[in-house]
Amino acid sequence: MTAPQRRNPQTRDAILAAAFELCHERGYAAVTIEGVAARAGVGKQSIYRWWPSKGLLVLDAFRDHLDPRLATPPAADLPLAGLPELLQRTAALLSDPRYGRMLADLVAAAQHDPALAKDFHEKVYRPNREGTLDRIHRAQRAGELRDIDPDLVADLLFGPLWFRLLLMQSPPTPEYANRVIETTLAGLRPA
Amino acid sequence: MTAPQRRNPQTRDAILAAAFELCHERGYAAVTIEGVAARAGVGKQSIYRWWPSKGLLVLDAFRDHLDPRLATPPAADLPLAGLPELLQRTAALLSDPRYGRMLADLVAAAQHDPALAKDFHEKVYRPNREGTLDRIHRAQRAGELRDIDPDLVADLLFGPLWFRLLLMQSPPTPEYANRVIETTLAGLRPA
Amino acid sequence: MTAPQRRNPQTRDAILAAAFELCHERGYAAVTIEGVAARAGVGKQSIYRWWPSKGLLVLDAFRDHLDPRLATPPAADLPLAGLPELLQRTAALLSDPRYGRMLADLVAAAQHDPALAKDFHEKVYRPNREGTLDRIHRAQRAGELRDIDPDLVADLLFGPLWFRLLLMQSPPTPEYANRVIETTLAGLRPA
Amino acid sequence: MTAPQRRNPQTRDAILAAAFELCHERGYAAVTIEGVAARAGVGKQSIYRWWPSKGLLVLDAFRDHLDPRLATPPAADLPLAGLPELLQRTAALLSDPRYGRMLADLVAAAQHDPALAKDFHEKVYRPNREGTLDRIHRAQRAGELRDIDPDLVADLLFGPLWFRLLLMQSPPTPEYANRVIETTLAGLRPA
DNA sequence: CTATAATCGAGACGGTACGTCATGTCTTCTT
DNA sequence: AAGAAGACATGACGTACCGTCTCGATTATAG
Repeated sequence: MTAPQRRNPQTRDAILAAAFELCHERGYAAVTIEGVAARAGVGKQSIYRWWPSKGLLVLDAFRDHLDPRLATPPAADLPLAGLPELLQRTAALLSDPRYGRMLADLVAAAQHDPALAKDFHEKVYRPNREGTLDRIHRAQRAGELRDIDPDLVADLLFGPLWFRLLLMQSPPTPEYANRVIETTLAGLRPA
Repeated sequence: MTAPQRRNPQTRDAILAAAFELCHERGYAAVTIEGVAARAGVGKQSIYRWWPSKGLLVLDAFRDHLDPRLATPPAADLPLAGLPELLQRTAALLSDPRYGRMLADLVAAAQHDPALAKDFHEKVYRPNREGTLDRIHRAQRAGELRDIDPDLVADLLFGPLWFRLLLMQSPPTPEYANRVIETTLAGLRPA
Repeated sequence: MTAPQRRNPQTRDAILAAAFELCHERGYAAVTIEGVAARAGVGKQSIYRWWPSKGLLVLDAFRDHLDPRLATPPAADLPLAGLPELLQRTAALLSDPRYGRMLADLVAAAQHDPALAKDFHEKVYRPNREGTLDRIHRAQRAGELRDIDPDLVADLLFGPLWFRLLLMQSPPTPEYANRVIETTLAGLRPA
Repeated sequence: MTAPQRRNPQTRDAILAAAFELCHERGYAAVTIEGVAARAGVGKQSIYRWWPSKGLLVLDAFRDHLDPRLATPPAADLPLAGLPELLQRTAALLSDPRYGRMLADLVAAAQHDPALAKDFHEKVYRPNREGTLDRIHRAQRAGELRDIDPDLVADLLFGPLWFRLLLMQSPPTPEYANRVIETTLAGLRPA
């Protein structure tokens, strides 16, 4: 038993870059394994060897280009454990022309691709969700939030942002994120 | 000189039924014009003659089977102009195994199909949205809601429901809808 | 039940012509369904719709271009029922640069393609064989040949021609065919 | 300056055995360098290092398993210098289920592989041919055969055998070989 | 008794072609 | 006309092998 040739990182990078660029220039629907292979100067097999589907490839390409932005900023000792900042950053990402459409398309593709859905959850959704829940906990312990199921709180805050991205023509701005959090904090009932 | 034959309603119905059933049994991604034609016992041309794309066909099939459920119930003189009931009905629809997935798939497909997006907006989204805004107005005039941009209010209420349908594994239940409206009304700030 | 669109003869001809030309210019091994489709300006499916394999396609292309030459000339009342002429024509065909190689390649491909073997037999081999056996019969009845199993006689006459085509570098010339028939008639035993 | 490691005979044998067996079980067309490597438990490179093509590999595998049978038996002082025996042995080989098909496939492959054709000629065809010509010479000198071009004589005797192997469904039996030689000796002309 | 260099297994890689599927357009014939 | 049937050019799918390449591990002399 001897060691085989290892995965070539240049190939990997060329593929991810090509996927990302194509997704950008022509949109997710126009991304094609053949197109990615051609643009990356790579055989199709080299894609299928490492990624089982277009969806997971684009997801990886997305994450490869985004890592720093996805990192949740420190909870610090900001008011509300930094929840307002987090919400604004999310809105900025969703409305960023480079990433918003791609995220929307990935979420869309995940609707009929369980493997993609699973990966999206584990690699993108869950990490962010956990950071969010942690912040909510801190804010609750600090007495800044009512003692409600943090999962519900997270939904109330982030649901409207995704709603605008996916169902309306206009993705959410940071300003919109502010109005969401302020209104949610205060409630809808008249004083 | 004879009159041209008009559109055959049986053909139309067979196509819509086939599309709906296929979408159900195998999922939106597996719906195919050829498959619909075969199942409906119809020539492909008879589909292309009347629908420009798979997305719009499925949307029509969906609406054909759903019309009564989509009709917004009367605002009546329920508390909050019936907003809680509306939210529950929506949650019930989104979590209905027959319609939830299909709606999610349609919204997903609309992400990269402008024509479908347009139609979905005009035929599904806007009518419901207008009913919602109307209710919010009434509730505000009745002094049951603060005087905030009704669009924002609508987002805050419905965003979480779609968020659960599209981004989480579990679609929203009517019970969940209740918690959303109650919490939103009261706000997150501790008493 | 209505009538579908019929097979388009122009498509058929373009495919056969492309196959024949490619087989010529680059040899049978280099003939490719994709190549034929490209050269014929045709979709691959249009080839697969009508031919199950490359071998049968090339065989058809061959026959399409050859029909007149394959037609056995009349037995007439030539000596030996025209067997010498038939043998010469065969040799001429096998050594014709346009058809010899192609025939050799088809026979070769038939070695591991039962469907091709079957078709080759029915469409090429058998018709010629039957003509040959008929001539042998006539010659026997005319007292010009001994009364031996005509199948064996046919093998003795044609075997050497194919032997030269398939196993030696040099295909048989009509002159060679003459020597074969003369020697076979006279036998190898010294006088 | 040190001596390189020599070729490993176990590897060589494993490859030839795998090639031979695969060619048997699935037929020449299904033999694949990758398949041979897998079956032999060998890297592909170890095949490409020593054989330039599938054809030459299979030819080697064939010869490796056959050598004794291919050796022409001694001309002895049998009648006709043992030509009848040689013809029967050849027929037996061509109709042997283990070797006939393989030989046919090799001859077939040689039609569009000059390197294979060359090797087949030098290693298989020519040695046998020379033995045959030698026998014919002896028989002629012994006055048992007419004084005709020995090459033609060889063609007349062996052509029919290969004809049956390559163009008809049934390979030649030793009994058939007998009829060939007897009839050829006597000639086709009536007495 | 090392040092070195070819052999070997494994398998990644850029390619080419495979045979299949669905697209949207077209043509044909039937009602 | 509208409709069922399906041929057609197109283009992507995912797979199979090709022949080349790189990667350690493994010998087997030549120094």
